[in-house]
Amino acid sequence: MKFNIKDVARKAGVSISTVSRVVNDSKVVKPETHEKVMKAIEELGYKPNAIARSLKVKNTKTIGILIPDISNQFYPEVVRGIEDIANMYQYNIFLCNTDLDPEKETKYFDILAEKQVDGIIFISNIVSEALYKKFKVYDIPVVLIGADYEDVPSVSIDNVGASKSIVNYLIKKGHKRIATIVGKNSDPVMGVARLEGYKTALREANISIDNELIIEGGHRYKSGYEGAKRLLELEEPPTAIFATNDEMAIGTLRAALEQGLDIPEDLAIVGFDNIDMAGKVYPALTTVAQPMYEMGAIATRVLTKILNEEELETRKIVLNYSLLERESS
Amino acid sequence: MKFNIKDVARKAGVSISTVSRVVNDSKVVKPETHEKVMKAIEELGYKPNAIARSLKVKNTKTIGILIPDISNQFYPEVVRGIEDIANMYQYNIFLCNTDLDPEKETKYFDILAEKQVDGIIFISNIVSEALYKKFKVYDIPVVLIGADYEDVPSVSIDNVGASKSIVNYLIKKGHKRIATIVGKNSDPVMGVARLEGYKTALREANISIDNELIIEGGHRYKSGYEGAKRLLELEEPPTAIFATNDEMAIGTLRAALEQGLDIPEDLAIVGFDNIDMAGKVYPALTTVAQPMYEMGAIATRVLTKILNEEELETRKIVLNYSLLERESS
DNA sequence: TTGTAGGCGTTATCAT
DNA sequence: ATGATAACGCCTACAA
Repeated sequence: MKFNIKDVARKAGVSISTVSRVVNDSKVVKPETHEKVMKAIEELGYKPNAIARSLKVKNTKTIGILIPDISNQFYPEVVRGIEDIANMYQYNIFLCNTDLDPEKETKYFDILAEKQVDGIIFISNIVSEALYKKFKVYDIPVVLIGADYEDVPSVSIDNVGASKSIVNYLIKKGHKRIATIVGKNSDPVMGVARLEGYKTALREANISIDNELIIEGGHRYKSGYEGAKRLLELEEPPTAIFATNDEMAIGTLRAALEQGLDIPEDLAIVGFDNIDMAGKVYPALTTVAQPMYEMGAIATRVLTKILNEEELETRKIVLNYSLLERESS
Repeated sequence: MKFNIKDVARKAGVSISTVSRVVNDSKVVKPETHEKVMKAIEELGYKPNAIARSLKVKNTKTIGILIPDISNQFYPEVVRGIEDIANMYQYNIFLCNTDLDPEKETKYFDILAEKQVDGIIFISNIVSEALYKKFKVYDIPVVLIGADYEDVPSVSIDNVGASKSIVNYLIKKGHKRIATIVGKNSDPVMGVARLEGYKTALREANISIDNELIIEGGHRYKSGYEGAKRLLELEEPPTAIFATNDEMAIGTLRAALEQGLDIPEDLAIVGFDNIDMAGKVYPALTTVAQPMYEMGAIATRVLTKILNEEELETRKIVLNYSLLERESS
């Protein structure tokens, strides 16, 4: 027994337009009629059909979010930020895991477009030419998190600066032999920007760059663990390791601890991101924090502004990172 | 430039019914016409409007998921399981964070109903009477994860048995003074079932239950940390602590490590859930694993069966837990 | 203040 | 094999 606006109208003895008016509380309706209608709505347990409404008003009050993988520790926090703000503005969110796979990205994008989402939040390191074209063709508003591309609004942090700053911190602590475990070089963030920050910091401190100390990991715990083991086997091992994300840093931590090293006396370890786990391991991880919740929240706010056709002060928002000195360094 | 079926029809010189037929690839359409239409679709970049379609066919190919908090380590994995299977059956998911707040739960439920989701997956410890009534009134298919209520299909594990089994394991290891940090007693899972398992195991082993060794925590890291500190200050501290979830166990780990205890020699620590982090801390946590991904995947499979009106073998699915012996015990 | 009627983009029934 | 046409449930001029 699902009732529609017609049933309510009949029951209340008014026309469907009147019912529609009270549902969308237009102020023109007479109090008594309002009451009559409300009573009918109550009694029938009527709920408006948002699909039908959407077809008419041409918006769905839903936004799609494309995320690499919700089970990766970094993302839940940003999704939470997105959902909180979306909810505040009466939007619901479609969650899609892309695994950073371009095919999945386009596939999901098409589906979201067909489902008429009002906007999309896209989280990735890279936006492909093909996808960018789709943004344009369907002209559905998109905001990027963590990446930056052409004229697409985005929110991110200064990865070069952040990684430079944490390496600087290590240098100030007196370290000279500083290793890093970076992402694949196809990854513009963990493989390029953060590596560049590392190199710049070293260069500016007149420390020569030793390629032996630069390990290409990936982004998971295991890469960190294995990378660290290799580093620790060097004739002249590093006194500090900068893993370009926390998960790898935690893998590094284990490698060091297994060898009985004292952290941070024998080896300093620092990460990047400040995932939830970073502060909970022992010793707690020094890291440069990305404001993950805020990134989600702000990106969503930007999107709602676009949807409301409000003015945007900036299309490119760069958030501040912050250095969290804890126990591992 | 958004085109609709009419535009395609005009461009291809056929009727809209024909276009509809090729879009939904009905086999009755002549190859040449098919081609003509496809060409028009290509050229216009036409995408069918799923909203309009839904209005007509009365299903939306979307399912809603009500989850306490995606940023809590336990849930991302189950959400991933849900999304993978949902995607496989061509559904998209609406993600809603309820914070276990009954008001939010009902509010989201109403919204999802208005948006005409085909089904809902509800993750919680408790289902309130009020919400249950809504399930019935709107008669929209719901499947529960982690809880069990009346005739609602559900997937969960045997919490009593699981916690009993891990405490048994501790007993077999020779522990006699075993403490536990449980959830609030309003929490049927972490506050009741898992506590009951603990007590039963002790009772069956003829170990008297010492209330001093039962601490009401909560479910977060901090509760575990603080609970453990209290326990460790006892005149006669425990030799083993069973935290009823991993996050608290990791808090316990820190408390012990800070005091310079050797794990597991001086103190054994075990958790519950097997969240991602459990295997990555050092020492790695012994825990009883809930198959989180599977719980999500199976619940979704059950839901799709209901939606396809396939027969359900069981409405109540109880998954197996497994004991993961690692380094902390 | 209220009602009538057309239309949103599809699908599906019934002719042709 | 194809085309007209009436829904689906709602909103919104426009009319009364």
